[in-house]
Amino acid sequence: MDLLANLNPAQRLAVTSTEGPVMVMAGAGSGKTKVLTTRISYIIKELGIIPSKILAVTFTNKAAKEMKDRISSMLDINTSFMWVSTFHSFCARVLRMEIEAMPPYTKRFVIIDEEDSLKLVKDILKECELEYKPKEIKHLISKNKNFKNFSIKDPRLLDVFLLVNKKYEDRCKEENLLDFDDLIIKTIELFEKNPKILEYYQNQFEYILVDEFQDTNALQYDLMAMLAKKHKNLFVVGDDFQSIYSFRGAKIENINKFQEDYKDYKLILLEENYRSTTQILNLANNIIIKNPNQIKKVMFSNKKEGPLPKYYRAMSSYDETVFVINKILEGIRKGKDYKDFAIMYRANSISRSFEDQLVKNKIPYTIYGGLSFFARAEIKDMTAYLRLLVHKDDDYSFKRVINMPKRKIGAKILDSLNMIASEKGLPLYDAIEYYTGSGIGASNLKEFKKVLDDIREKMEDLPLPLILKELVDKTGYEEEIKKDEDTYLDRMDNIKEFSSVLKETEEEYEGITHFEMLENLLFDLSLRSEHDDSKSDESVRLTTFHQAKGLEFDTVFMVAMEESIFPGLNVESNQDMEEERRICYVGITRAKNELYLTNAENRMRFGTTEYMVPSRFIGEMDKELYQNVSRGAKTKSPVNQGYSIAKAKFTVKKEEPKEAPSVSYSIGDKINHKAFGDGLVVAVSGTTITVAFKAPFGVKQLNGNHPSIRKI
DNA sequence: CGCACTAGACTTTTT
DNA sequence: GTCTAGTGCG
Repeated sequence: MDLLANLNPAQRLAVTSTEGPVMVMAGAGSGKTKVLTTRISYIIKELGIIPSKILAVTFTNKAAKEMKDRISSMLDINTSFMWVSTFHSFCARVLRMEIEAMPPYTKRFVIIDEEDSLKLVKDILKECELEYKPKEIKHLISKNKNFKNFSIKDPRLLDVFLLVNKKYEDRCKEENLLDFDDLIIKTIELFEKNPKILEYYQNQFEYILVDEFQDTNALQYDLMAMLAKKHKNLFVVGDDFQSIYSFRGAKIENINKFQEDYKDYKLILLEENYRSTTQILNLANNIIIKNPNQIKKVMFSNKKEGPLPKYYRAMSSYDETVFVINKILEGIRKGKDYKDFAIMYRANSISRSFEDQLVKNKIPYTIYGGLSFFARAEIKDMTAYLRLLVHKDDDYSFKRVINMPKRKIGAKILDSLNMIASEKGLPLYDAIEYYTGSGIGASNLKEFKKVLDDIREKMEDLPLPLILKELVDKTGYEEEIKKDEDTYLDRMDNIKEFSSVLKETEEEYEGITHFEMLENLLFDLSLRSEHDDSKSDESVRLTTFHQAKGLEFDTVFMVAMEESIFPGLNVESNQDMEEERRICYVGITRAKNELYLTNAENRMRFGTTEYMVPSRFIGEMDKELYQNVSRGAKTKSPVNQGYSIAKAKFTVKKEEPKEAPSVSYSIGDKINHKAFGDGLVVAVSGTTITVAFKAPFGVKQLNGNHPSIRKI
């Protein structure tokens, strides 16, 4: 099969420009994943490079998995061993092999998630009798790791930070723990301190590919730059319009940095959109050009025509949900599936009113958010049990489960256990043997060890799911969670789900011992999130704009488009506002065929009903690009009014009075310019038209009456 | 140690 | 308004 057969010229160029630094600006729906996977396949098949010499990093497990799946179907090879992974699991994999070059860490290190890490901070604050908010300090610790120019002004806070930060590091070293940030940092540190190791990996990775480049932070950039230093075959794909994670340290500036660091880089723009209708793209282009600082490209639709996006301003948030649900039911009647619909919002709190209404109408829905599967308490408990089963010296896991279920093992017993452990140089688990106290706690302690020892003994004879079952039964875990009737069934469901993960693991790793299977599985379990997408197969999706990135739906509802929600209240700078606008762009570009923008005049917030002003983003959109279907819309348009709420620090440019241009243009028109070639009209204001030209010209504001322009 | 009450949050969070 | 985490008392 010809790999390049189904690619457009720009995509083909991106696939075949294998040597040297390349940056691809890939707009929404432009076939970015296709380019990435085809490029990898091309390097393997056409250049004859062995797969393990290629490194591809993404941000989500889902993206990594999708890439692997696509490559394996393109080339019919086993991709499970390939270096296609998230930044974090790439680092975990390297560290697993190399971390012992940085004692006292050992290759059995445990990756702790946000919750564990926060708990560690809490413990430290308590120990030091400091009355600070754990979340705040945790945030500082993380910021210090991720932001290079990090500083704290308040000297008291600085002292606290320095102390807690030090203790945090010490504790991590003591207990062999790495948090998410550490994975990246320690890998960089490893490479900096051990040039030989770095050199090994530089040689290893002849070709490096980075997905979602606009979301990389300074450290991730450095890490990739380090690795690419030898071969310089660094290929980055991103979309500056979809940079919406700056609060997580993502640096849109990395795009400029790349251009400066690799002067001979090749820039490729993917501007053809295969996802959305012209009408939806027009709206998307129309909103994103309001960001003055990042006009680089505009998406050209390749697809069919569709209905105009619709705007509905409801009387109340209830009314808004009814509108949305009715549109969904209407669509279903026309033959659409539940999974064709997505309700998107800026903040999770908006989902509730929609959930209620969906339940009432018996519409199946899935909502992502809250805890990911592997972050749930019962899953983390089971994971800790399994860890303790394979590694008796995992004191961290020991402490997690020793009183789960409750075994009446209090501080006293734990203290003396600690004593014994440090005296004899044993892990806490083995110290139980030498514990001599009596009482209910003491006998529970012995029982705890006996149960685990028993299970460990017959581990190789039991299928993995049965090992889990034994744990749930024999430790008394199920009985414990039964006490809370409300959550019992949910939790057992989750454990069953986990059981099927174990089953999959067993099938995946045939031919090794159960012990080794568990060891492999447990290693980076904390880096996994939702493992299963099948639930959402037949349901309406409720999601934040952030979580929707990378997804597409036939019909999208962007709801609660109200000032103070979207854009939110905490928008302080122009940069922040531009990011909000990009979020809006991401939302719009999720839609393939139909798009609804809705908001409500009255919404319950913080206990009271508030009057809500329509989002400025609605006002910024040219009116002919959407249809206002609000009640009474014809007589009085509620949009395009000025914004006067006190909190709004930004004023939208007042529309200049429109004079009729002698040649009239409308958005979506294709024009030709003598100097810039063919372009697409993305906005019209009086005689001034805003036109997007193909690279390298970009978006320009022009006088529509100028003789060098003609309609085509 | 466990439950009941209260204070605080109420933006996004790929790992 | 409503959920959660944390505390304080029995």
